[in-house]
Amino acid sequence: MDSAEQLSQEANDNENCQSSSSNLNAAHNDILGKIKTKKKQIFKLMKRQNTNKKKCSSYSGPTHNRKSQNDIHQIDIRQHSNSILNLPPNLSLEQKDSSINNNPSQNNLEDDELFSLNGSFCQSPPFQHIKDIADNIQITEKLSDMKISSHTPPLNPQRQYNLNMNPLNFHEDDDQKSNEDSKYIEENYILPQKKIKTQNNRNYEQKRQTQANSLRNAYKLKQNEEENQEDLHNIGFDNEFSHSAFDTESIQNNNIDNQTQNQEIDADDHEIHLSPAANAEGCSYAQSIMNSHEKKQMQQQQQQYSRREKSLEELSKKFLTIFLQKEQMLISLDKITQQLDVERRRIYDIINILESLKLVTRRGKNNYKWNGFEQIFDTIQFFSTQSEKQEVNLVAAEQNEKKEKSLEILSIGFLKLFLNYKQTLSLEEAARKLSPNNSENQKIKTKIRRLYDIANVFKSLGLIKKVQLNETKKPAFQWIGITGLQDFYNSSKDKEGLGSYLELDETNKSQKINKKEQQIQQRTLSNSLVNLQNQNDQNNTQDNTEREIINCKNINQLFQSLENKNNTLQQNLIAPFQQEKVIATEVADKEADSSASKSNCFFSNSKNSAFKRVRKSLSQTTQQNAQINPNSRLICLENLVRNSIFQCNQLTNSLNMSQKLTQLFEQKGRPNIFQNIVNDQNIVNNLNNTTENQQRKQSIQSENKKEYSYSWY
DNA sequence: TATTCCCGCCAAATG
DNA sequence: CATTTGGCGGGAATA
Repeated sequence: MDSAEQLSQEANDNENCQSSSSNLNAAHNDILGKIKTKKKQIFKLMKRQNTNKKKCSSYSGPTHNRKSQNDIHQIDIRQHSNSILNLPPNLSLEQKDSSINNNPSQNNLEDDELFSLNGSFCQSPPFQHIKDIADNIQITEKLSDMKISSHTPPLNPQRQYNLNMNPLNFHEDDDQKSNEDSKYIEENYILPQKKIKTQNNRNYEQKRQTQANSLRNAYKLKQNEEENQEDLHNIGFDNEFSHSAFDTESIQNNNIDNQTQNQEIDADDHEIHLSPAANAEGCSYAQSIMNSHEKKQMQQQQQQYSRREKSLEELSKKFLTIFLQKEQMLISLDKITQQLDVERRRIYDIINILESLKLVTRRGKNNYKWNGFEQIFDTIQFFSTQSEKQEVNLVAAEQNEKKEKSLEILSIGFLKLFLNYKQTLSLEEAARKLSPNNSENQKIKTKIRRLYDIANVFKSLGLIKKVQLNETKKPAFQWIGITGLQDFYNSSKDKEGLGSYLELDETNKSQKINKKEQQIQQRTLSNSLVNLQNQNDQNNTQDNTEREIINCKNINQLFQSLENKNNTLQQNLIAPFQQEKVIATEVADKEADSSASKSNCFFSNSKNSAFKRVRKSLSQTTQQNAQINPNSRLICLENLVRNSIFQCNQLTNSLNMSQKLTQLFEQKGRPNIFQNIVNDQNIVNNLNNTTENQQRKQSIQSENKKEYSYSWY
């Protein structure tokens, strides 16, 4: 097993363990009992059918789809457990449960046997690890799967079956006859199954969708006719029950009474039996109908297929929202696919493009790494440094040797065009620029398609926007760049991630935090304040700096001074907030107040790394600047300044946080240690404003880029 | 109609 | 080999 995979697996396990709690356990036990009852029923049926454990093939749907289905219902389990299990609402069954539970050894026996009876059960006996709800869902899924694959092999018409045989010994029944059976099954069931399998894979997802839709439509019709006459249980339960493989009578009719007929079990069985996903969707839909009429309308709107909803832009936004706040972490494709409930192929599209921005790196099969959002600034700077055409080809050639990832390369090329060629591009123009001159029309067309994909992801990041070229003429895309990134970052910051995701290296993180705390103790608050004041004074000389920028003949000097400025900025500004962080930790310990813990998280995550990155990119820029042309230098500078502003904004945010903390302290009657900082907020505000001015002037410069670029030498 | 771009087949890569 | 990854173009949704 791949080590990374193992890691993620472990993390996953941890997550699961943590999420279990006592009241979940109650629900868990409840479900467990029901499952056991179901299993008992199934067991009986299977005994009757004389199913041979080895001949029974497991379900043949596409594996990744199936996997994702397995986890989908984690959220809904408590609401839908009844319907997923196809249990009637009256729980007379619980009596049986209790009797089963009172005899554990017998239970185990039954479980084992049951698992060995059906291929899909064999894969992983879920009862092995009773951890939490999630496991239950897997079990129920598998029960449902079995319902789907109730494709039990056909009975051999040549043979007389003893329906009253002792079920526990049925597999030892009669060796010769068993062999006959197996041959029969092999020829009439397994081989045809294989043929069907391929096509079945293809159609499975589609069928699942159709099922879900038709089910919902059915509900809708019913609703229209009968207007609130029914309650949730009737809808949810009756419909499913009619399809249920657990309906003992129907099974007996099908498989036992008609046993002499030559039964054909084909792939269309999939259509008859509802997939678990369809069940759940149907159920939730039914529930919403019952709740209110307003919801009904909303649901109808939702049901209308909308291309927008599924667009790459939306998807990419969702994807990014999950990871935006995180520092480095592992991404498991399976998980993310399931979380976003989307086809795998689409995730690849997004990941490939994000890879070109170096936000994501491939670590191995099924395993990617998120590099942190700040990484994108480095990337943009990096590519704005490279000159236009030759290097595009060079990079393309380099990467061609390793792998052909056209989407990634194309994305890089697109990015470079924006950075080095034009701020506004039509896709066709871009496509032609990015292909060899002897361009066939068909190739260009394809390239444009891909550029649309890329543009969508860029759009979701706020890097570009769509504009009309030359007044209602051809559409085109305009570069927004880091400003857009900021907006995107700020707007989706509030949304938080869609949910927890497996974290990378928790232990390392906390160690780092401890080190930082030690460092903090060396700095005193007053020192920091003094430095902050100094910093403010320095910024009064900003006009000078600006003159420097415009008149500067020696670009190296300029970068050097900028870097120095930023170094001091980092040293002086970060200290007070680190101080603040310690306090926040204390509060979190003592009060366990939500805002306090939030701020704690905030500080530990983004602040330090943000500054680290500013530094890093600064030094990079300085190193590279010997080789770059004046035009690029300007862009670098612009990026640099904007980058700083981005960090400044983050600082302002943290100041707001500190204000909140202050209020908290006052409420609790604690001494307010960093009152001074808050009072001095105007210092930082000034700082912010001046930098903003700088930015404004800077962007004016860049608009007139060409004129200025001549004066650089 | 033109633009946009989702969908998913299937081949190549990977382990 | 099974699975994962990614190229690619048809043709449907949208403006």
